[in-house]
Amino acid sequence: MTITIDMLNANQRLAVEWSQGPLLVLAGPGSGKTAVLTLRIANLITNSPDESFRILGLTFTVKAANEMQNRIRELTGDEPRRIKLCTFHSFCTDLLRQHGSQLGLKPDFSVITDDKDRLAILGEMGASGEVEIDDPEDSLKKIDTMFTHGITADELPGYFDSGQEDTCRALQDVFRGYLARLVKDNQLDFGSMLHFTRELLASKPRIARQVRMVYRYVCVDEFQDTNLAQYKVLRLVSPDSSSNLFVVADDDQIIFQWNGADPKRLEELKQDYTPQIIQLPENYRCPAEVVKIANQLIAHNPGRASAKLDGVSQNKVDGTVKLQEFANFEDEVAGLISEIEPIPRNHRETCLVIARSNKLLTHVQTAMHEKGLSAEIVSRHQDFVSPLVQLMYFAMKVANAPDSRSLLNKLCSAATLVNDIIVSAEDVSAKAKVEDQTPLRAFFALAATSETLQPFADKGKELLCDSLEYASFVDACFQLFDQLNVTGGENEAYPDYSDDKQNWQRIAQEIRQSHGEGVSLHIFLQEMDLSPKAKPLSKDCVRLQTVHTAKGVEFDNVFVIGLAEEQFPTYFAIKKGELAIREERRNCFVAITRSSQNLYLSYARSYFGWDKRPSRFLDEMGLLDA
DNA sequence: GGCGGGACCATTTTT
DNA sequence: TGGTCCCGCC
Repeated sequence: MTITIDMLNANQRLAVEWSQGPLLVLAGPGSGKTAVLTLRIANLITNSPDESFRILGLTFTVKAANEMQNRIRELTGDEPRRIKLCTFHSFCTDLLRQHGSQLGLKPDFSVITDDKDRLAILGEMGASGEVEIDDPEDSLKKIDTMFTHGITADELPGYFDSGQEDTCRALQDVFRGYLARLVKDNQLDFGSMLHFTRELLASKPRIARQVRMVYRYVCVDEFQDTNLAQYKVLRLVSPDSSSNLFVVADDDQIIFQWNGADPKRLEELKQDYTPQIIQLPENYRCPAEVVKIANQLIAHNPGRASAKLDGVSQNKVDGTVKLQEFANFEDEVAGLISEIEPIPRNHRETCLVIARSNKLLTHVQTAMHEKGLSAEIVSRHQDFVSPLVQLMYFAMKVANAPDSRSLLNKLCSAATLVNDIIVSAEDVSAKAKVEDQTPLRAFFALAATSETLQPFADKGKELLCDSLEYASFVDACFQLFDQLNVTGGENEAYPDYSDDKQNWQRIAQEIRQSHGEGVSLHIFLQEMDLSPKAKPLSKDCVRLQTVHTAKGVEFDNVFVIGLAEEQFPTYFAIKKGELAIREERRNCFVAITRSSQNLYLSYARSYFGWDKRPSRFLDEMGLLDA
């Protein structure tokens, strides 16, 4: 159903029709914030047919950006030319591909997504002696802290006490050296994208001015998730209280604090922009019973956005809230299963089991499978898992980043999985060196000696090395792979191949839609890398998710398990103290507000042999008597 | 055989 | 914060 402007309540309409200056929309769970955001963007476009400015909509996940993109397409027809809806990171890559040459970047840099590759860089830096690194993992951690807080090497001394000058200088050297390496190798990681974008906009006022002129309206979804680095970039795009900055946030849903999100950010926003504030307290998702306990729970968090109203339920469905206690975790899982079993198979997709940790979910899944129930742990990001698709993908990646040792390793392991003979990265490198050719060419030459891989290797040499026609290479690969996947029997030779192929073709289609048919290889790979590769789940499959991955979703039947002290809130949070407990409380708030009808809560007196008390949150929700 | 003490385990994950 | 087990020592 498409939501139109006449279906909105007064506050929502006020937000949608907001035109000038900064606005903060405080939107609770199920308050229709995405509808408000998309309608406002559509509204701005339709009301300014003669203008040429563009609207920038920033999100944190690719999924959120895609969803909004689709909704806006429904509202405005296919007119996305004046709208740029993307993640913070994608905004940064685009900007850096366009203007990064000013900082010495090439427009065709590739994107590192694997921490192992980043560790390898630090390891090489240490080994070559250019800087002193004795613990690459520790260095990486420190670099990431600097990245998430948007700290530059020059700013670093401000974070060290006097007497620590040497430690500080050492970290400065590592940080500068690491960035220089990325530039030299023509590849960026997520943190450096934000770093360089900030540097670009701060040091090149002409470019900053141009960006501000093009994007006269900026909208940010889930603002509470911004870390300091992202906020610093945002401040350069929308500099002051005269900017048309439209921000949607819920400070009760800050659950990525370990990733740089912070309740302070909302305070900073208020100080820096003095925005008007509109509250959307109406909750159209959860039944009254759920809203009631959610309010009682979150009321225990002090210092929430001032005068934030209590959520008011607008969902007239009769929901149920049920709490169960068990002697131990095994019983708790059995109880959960007996709750789900009576639900007809083709309705099981309405069931979402939420736990604080993956550990509990793994046990639930095993128990459900033993009982013949279909259940899947849903994680947001997945990589291609079938060796065939990996083989094709990594070959393309090596074509794009010929000197990457780790990509070559991955390509060779994929080849080994498909092949009957072992293709080793050492052999490939040695051959490349001796014959003075690229590693990819050497790889294809070696792979061609295998009967299975020979057609693949020939196509690769022709379409990735002799010429660069990666689209034809993909077509040729799928033709070959389809044959390799047939065993003669019922089963596929490569069980995950079909899912991977489906994901690939769907994403490739999306990329062509937003970037055009002739999209270059590095952009294609970047988008392919960052797109979520969700496994399609059947109607009889119960979804199992951690609180963090469940953020933003909505299910009729929600089961929150493991509501015991030291599980939820976690042992770590209890040890860390009050601030961490507040984040756990928000976690719990997010978990229970996923329910649009029934909410089932449970805890056990004992987990893995350890006695536990019921979670304090149950008490705070008013569900425990005395 | 009885004891004291230490080890065990311990979260979330996008881009 | 927990219960339990195992080791070493007396």
